[in-house]
Amino acid sequence: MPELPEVEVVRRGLAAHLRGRYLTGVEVLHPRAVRRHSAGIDDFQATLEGRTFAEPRRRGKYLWLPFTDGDALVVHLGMSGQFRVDDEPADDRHTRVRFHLDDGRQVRFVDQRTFGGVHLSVEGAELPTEIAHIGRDPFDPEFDIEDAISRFRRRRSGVKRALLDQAIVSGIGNIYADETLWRCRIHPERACERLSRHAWREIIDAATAVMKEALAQGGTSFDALYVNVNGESGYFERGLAAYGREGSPCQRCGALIVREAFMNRSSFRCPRCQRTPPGTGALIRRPHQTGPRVVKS
DNA sequence: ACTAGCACCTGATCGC
DNA sequence: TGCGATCAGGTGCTAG
Repeated sequence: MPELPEVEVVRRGLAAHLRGRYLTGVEVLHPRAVRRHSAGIDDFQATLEGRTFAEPRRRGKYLWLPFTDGDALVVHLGMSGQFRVDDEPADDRHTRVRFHLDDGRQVRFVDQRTFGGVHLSVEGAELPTEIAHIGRDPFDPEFDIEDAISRFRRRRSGVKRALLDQAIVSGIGNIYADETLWRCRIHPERACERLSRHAWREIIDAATAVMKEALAQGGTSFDALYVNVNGESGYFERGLAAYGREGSPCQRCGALIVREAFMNRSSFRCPRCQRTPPGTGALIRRPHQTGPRVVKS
C-alpha cells in the first residue's frame, strides 16, 4: 500500500521518536514479520536489545533504521505495514513486533496482510546489502536521471510496468504510476523504447512532482490501512486525477476515466488524453510520431 | 540478462 | 443473514 511519500511520512515520524533512544526489549508476535531475519525469532529479539538508533533512512519504499554500532534494522511495509507510537492502548490485533524504548514508550510494527517485515542487516547502516539492488529514488541526492532514462529506454515492456520496476527508479507504485502517466498523457502500455529521452525526462519529472505534492499532504490514504506513526491519515487522495476515479470525468477533457486490468491489479487512465493504442500495429503505423504532450505543472 | 506471471497473506466489500 | 468471489497501494522467486 505505501509508496514513496507514505514511507517518507513514516520515516519522519520514526525519526522524531527514535532520536537518541535505545532498545530495552523486542517482542515478535508473528513469525512472518521477521521471516527475512535468517537467524530466527529468538536471535532477532535478543540481538536488538541495548542498541541505540541513529537517523532513519529510506530508499524508494524501503526504510532502514541504522544503529550507532553500524548495523541496521531493515523495514518494508509491504501492502499494509504501519509503525505506531501510541500514548493510549490501541487496537493490537495486527501488531506483529513490539519495540520497547528506553523512554518507556513502545513502537509497534502493525501489518494486517503480513507482506511487510523487519530484519537486522549486519553492517547495513550506510546501505543494507539486502536492498542494494533497489534503484535510487528521485529524491536521492545521487539520483542520476540520465542513467535512469537510458535504462528505461532499454526496457522491452510497457511504460507502466517499467515505472513499477524498483530496480530502475524506486518509490513509484500503482497509484503514482497512474498519476504520472495521466499528467504526461501517456498510455500505460506504450512501449518504453519508443519514447524519446525528452519524453522520459518529462515522465520522471512528473513522477517526482506528484510524489512531492503527495508528501506535502501527508501521503495518500484510502482507509485506516495507511496512517502515520500517530495513526493519522494523509490527504492526497483529493489530489488524485486518475487513480480510483473510474467513471469520473477527466479534469482536462471531461471523458470518463476508465479502469483496466493490469498485472493482476488495476490501471486507471483517461481514454481520450491517454489514447495511443497498445500493440505494435499502432507503433508501425506511426513510427515517427512526435513526443507526447506533457502537462506543465 | 531480461521479462512475465505467480505466490505470499488477511480482511472488507459486493453480488447472489 | 450468509456465503463465495473479488479486490487491495508490493516484492521476490522462478520459468521461459
